[in-house]
Amino acid sequence: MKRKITLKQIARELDVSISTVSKALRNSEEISADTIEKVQAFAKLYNYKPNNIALSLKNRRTKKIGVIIPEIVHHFFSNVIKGIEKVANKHGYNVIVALSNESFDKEVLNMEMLANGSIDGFILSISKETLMLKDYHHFRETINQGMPIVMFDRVVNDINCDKVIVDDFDGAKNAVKIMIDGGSKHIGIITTKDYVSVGSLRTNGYLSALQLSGIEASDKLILKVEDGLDTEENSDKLYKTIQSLFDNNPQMDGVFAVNELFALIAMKVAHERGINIPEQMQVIGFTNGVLSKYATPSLTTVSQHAQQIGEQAAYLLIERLEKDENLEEEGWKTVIVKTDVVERDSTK
Amino acid sequence: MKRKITLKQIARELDVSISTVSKALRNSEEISADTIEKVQAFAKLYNYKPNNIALSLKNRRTKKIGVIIPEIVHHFFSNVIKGIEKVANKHGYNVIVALSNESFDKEVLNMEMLANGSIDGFILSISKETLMLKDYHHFRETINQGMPIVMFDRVVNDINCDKVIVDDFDGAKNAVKIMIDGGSKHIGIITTKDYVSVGSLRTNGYLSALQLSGIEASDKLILKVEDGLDTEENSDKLYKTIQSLFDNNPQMDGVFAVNELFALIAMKVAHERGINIPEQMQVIGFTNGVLSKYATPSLTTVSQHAQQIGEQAAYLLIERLEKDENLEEEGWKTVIVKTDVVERDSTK
DNA sequence: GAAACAACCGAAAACGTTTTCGTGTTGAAA
DNA sequence: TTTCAACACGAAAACGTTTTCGGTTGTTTC
Repeated sequence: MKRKITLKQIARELDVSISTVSKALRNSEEISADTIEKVQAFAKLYNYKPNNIALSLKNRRTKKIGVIIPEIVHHFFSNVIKGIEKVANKHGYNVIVALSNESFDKEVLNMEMLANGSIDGFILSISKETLMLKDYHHFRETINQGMPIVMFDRVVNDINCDKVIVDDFDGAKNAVKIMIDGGSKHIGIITTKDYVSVGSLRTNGYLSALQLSGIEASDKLILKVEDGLDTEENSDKLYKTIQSLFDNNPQMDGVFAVNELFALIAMKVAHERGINIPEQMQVIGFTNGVLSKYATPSLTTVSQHAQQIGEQAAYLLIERLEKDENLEEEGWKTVIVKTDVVERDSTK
Repeated sequence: MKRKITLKQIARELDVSISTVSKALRNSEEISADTIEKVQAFAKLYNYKPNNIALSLKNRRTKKIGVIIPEIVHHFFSNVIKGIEKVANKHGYNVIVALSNESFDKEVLNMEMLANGSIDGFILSISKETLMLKDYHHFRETINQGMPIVMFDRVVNDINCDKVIVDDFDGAKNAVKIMIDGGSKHIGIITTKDYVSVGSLRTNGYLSALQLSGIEASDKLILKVEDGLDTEENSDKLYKTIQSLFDNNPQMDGVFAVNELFALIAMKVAHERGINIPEQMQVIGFTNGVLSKYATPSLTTVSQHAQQIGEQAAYLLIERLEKDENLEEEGWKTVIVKTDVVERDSTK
């Protein structure tokens, strides 16, 4: 197997020193036009590219941003990454993605793999398992060693770092209000267990909207889906769980789901039972993705402006990376990105 | 900002040499039990972790696999990555993902960023734009410099590397045959432009199935969707294009779509027009993901066993990476992963 | 009492860069 | 002929590791 060509090899071939080659390639004033031309021609011929590893070691910076997300398939995350890349590339940074698959161990492992030199800073959304275990030592250690972290979407308060979140509470509240305005009296919610920060925030928004309209909340109408049920393997269980929500609440005339998948399944169950959407039941989901748009009927959703979230996160991180190290540290910022409700055919 | 602790700092603090620290941490026989204990305690206290960049530079290998995919949101790619990670982790490799967003430039850029030292080898699926431009110089260069590539799904024949593909032709043929058996006479296909290898293979499978059943193909029933229409921004155009397929073929009683999104939209259009699925029109998609499962009605699909594809690709790559460099090169392998049709409610 | 031998540790090279500083060779000015 | 810039280039250090090869002790052996 051939190896990549190095400065040393070029130097030997052309009978000059390594320093000369390096300088010639960077068009240094110190080097004669002749030599520059000779070196550059040779380098081009052999397609020389500087070894990034060596550069990183020397510069003690990689110009790379590590992104860790729990799941790759959600449209939300995909758009966040798009936003991150946009800003990162503009500032000369590259983006590397790693997956936690909602697993604590993989989150720790992937962070360790990237933290030891591969990147300059993290942008991440915490895995469900980590949130459940409440074990945040890996975040603390990373930050302690001087590597900045920006958290988005799923965050925890007791870690000191920059954060980008959406107004989950208000978003949910507004969505539920729309259903109430549309005439729904018995609105169910399909959410996650409370340790998922955004899940509980959205649940609270839902409760607040009910209270504001003088509707009494009922535990029967609140479904907190267990973890792990939203994977492909367990999709049947998830299905059955949602079916039982319908079974327990025959009078239900509205469903607020904290993600697209839950909303879609709810619509499917409704369809099976001959419940007409939106006439007999309104449905709203969180996270505006392709699924919502192309569902039948198309789904009204709370749009999170995922790309904006990514952009904000990247800004925060790069700002911190480029800041003069000697400068006094500023406080940690939390940016809130507003949500919008996108009304489609699943609401009146 | 604090920096990570290094061997040198430990050595200075404990008043021993760098070599001693290094050896002590690896439990070398050469070092006394006392010193080992002292060094390891100190290292643990300060949470020493070796700098991967330095290690990579020294070992000239990173134990990392770079994966480049065109789009992050497809369930297919997500599962391929899962398969890659499974095998990679088993062999002590980590996985880094980068996105081309179907763009030639980003593909080249991301490959260059990773190729110069960050990883040991690539697993990738070619972007549509690259396929259209037929410019493969970046693959050739990468391979020439001794970095192996494994391509999956979207591959090109004239690049010498290992490949993992599915039996697109047969998969499509079987799917269409099922519709024919179900009584469909006028089957439309929603596919991509021909330069997307898998698109044209599936189109040919479709044509072959028709021919086998003595059904004459009609250009009017073949919709080759333009590039870029499957992004979020252009989704309206895509919608209209598919509507026009229905307009042009009022007698159409079956649709074969080369991906989930196309199939979903087709079902939505059918629903709008009061066409009953599967009674009046059968629909089959390619790529078995959550979308298909939770669509209304649930979608019959050709399942690609994405995870298996990922596993195979990782095996091929690691095999080549770990091979003795002096050994004579073996030929390039192409692994074909069989598809299955998963029958659901959109077919009879 | 010298030779042999463990036991323990350090110096230095190497991986591929960039950059600072130094050095030798010009040609021209004095 | 001497002096001195200007010019063109090279040596070496540094980034953080691992590993090879010696080197210095102290102890055993005859």
